[in-house]
Amino acid sequence: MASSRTHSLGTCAVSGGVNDSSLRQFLGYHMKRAYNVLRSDLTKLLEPLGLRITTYSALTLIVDNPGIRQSELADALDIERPNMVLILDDLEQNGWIARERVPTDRRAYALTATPAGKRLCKKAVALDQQHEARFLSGLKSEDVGKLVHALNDIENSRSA
Amino acid sequence: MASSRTHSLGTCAVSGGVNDSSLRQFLGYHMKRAYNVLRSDLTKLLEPLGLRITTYSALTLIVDNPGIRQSELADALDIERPNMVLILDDLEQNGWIARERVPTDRRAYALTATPAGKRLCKKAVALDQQHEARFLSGLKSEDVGKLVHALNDIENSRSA
DNA sequence: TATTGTTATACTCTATAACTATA
DNA sequence: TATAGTTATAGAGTATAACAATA
Repeated sequence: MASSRTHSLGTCAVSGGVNDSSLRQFLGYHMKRAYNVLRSDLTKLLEPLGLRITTYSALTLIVDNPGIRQSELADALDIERPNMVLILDDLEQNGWIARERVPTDRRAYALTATPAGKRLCKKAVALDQQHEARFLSGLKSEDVGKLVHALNDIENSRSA
Repeated sequence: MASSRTHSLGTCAVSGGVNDSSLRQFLGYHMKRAYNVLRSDLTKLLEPLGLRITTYSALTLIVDNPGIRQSELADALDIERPNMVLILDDLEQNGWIARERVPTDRRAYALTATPAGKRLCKKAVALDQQHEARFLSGLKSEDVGKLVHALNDIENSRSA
């Protein structure tokens, strides 16, 4: 909330004087606002490391899945293949990952993190965990679990 | 999840074979994915009405707060003023809202919804509520409340 | 001086069509 | 013919600086 005139209205804090009685029912509204807060904060956190949220997510998954292919990575991160290319170009040009031809399928690239990429990933993950702990400090640990579970439910409703 | 090879891994469903053990701890990762699902779905839902998510949110808030000023609206929706201008241009050019000079402060505009704008808003809200109910059908109503509460906590951690 | 709305601009993320080289 | 990666491009959201009119 950009305004300093913020107060609590039921479970929802709104800017002073604004009647958001209808918006309060909408999950999408709360999701967007909460994600915006996390996003802008994480963006600033990663910036000094030379990472964006997209390159950070990709790097983390490559570190944990050495040899993963671009299309698998795009699938796992829910990013279109054409957009994946530029993200990986960024990581490769910084020397954090390598693209290697798969001998058994010369169309594909196997992705691996370089030692520098692994070090950077470790550093970024540590920062991210501190960052998230701050946002979740107001919640009981039981409720954090429920939150993640609920988010997964929503995510997996797509195909339904 | 774009892949059809989706299975459950603990509380988290991932694409076949991908090890996301580190990502699973990150709230931001789940928030992004869940919000992306809601966003892309809601975008398609509103498109036939001539609304985008941003114009829809603004219209809803104007209907509920007749006479609200642009800067107040931008504040409430957490949108920068320059971006608010184009959103309101869209709504105004479609005849759904009106900008009227405030007599007591001739710098400001008071925003009101036209009858057509009110009718459209009602229609869009009904669609949105159906849409969200689908995503939340897997959750106990008690957990929906906790989800919204947790999202608000996160949103309001920004200034902390 | 400060604020409201505005213009211009730029960057990121997202999405689609079409190409190439391999299978 | 289908798939992996790529190129080009376009749309939408977001962010900052600077301006005119008004307070």
